[in-house]
This record gives sequence, structure tokens and C-alpha cells, in this order.
Amino acid sequence: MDAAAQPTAYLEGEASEEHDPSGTGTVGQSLEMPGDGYAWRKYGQKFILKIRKNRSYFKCREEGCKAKKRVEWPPSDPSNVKVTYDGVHHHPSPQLLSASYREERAGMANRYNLVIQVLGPPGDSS
DNA sequence: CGCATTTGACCCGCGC
DNA sequence: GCGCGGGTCAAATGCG
Repeated sequence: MDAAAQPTAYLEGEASEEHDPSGTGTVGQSLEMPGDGYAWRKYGQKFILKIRKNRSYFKCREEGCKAKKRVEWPPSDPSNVKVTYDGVHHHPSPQLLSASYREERAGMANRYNLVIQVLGPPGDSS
């Protein structure tokens, strides 16, 4: 069947902090957001007591795209962001990113399989 | 001016 | 049946 609503889980270890040598004062919420190539719109943020972590909710800007992204990170390690993707993009590939990013995405699929074993498979076929 | 971002409140679902 | 948690939407503000 066409499992279009297959939740995807991808662990993204973002540790790139914006350096502020001149001290522009852009510290506060300098959470990394290089983007996976798609355009996301933050539509909410909540603190999940269950895991004692912050969770940000991002939705794909493409209309008709049911793809959603949820980012969670420990309050003590804002660099340790975990990104979970839900849904699939029904619109063209992210042509916004460079070809190098595409290569990185290739490895992501490799990690994707690993993440499923750790987080738990979406469609438990057991 | 437009858009993106932020915060709050509200709603729904599930658990006990 | 009620409570709590999580999730989403809406509105307002700030910045580019």
C-alpha cells in the first residue's frame, strides 16, 4: 500500500553555534538551524516534562505538505538538538541546499535505519 | 511592508 | 468522570 503517512525519524546532531566576536548581542536563543534544505515555520514551543526537555514544533511552509519537524533539546545542552521528522514532503526536492548537502543526506538515510532501532520503528512489523 | 518569529490560551486524547 | 500532558492555532511584535 502507499504508506504516505510513514513517520520518519532522523537524529540530527547540530552543534554549530553562531560565533559573536564583535559581540552583536545575538546570544539568547542562538539555536542552530542550518535547515535540511526545506523551509520550516516555527508554530510552537513547549517544555516536555516527560523527558525534561524543550520541544520546538516546525511545520513545512509548502502548502499541501504534511511534513512536520519537531526539535527537542536538553535545557543544559542547547547544542544537542534532536530533530524528528514526521510525514513526507510531496513537493520537489530541496533545491535550496548545495549538492554537498545532498551527499550528507545520503548518510542520513544510513543513520535513519539506526535511529529506528534506537527510537523504535514506526511500523512495527513484528 | 511583509514575513517570520514569539507567547498564550485552548483543545483533545489518554490514563487512572 | 476528571485531570494532566501534549499539541495546535491565533495574534502581536520585531526585524529585514
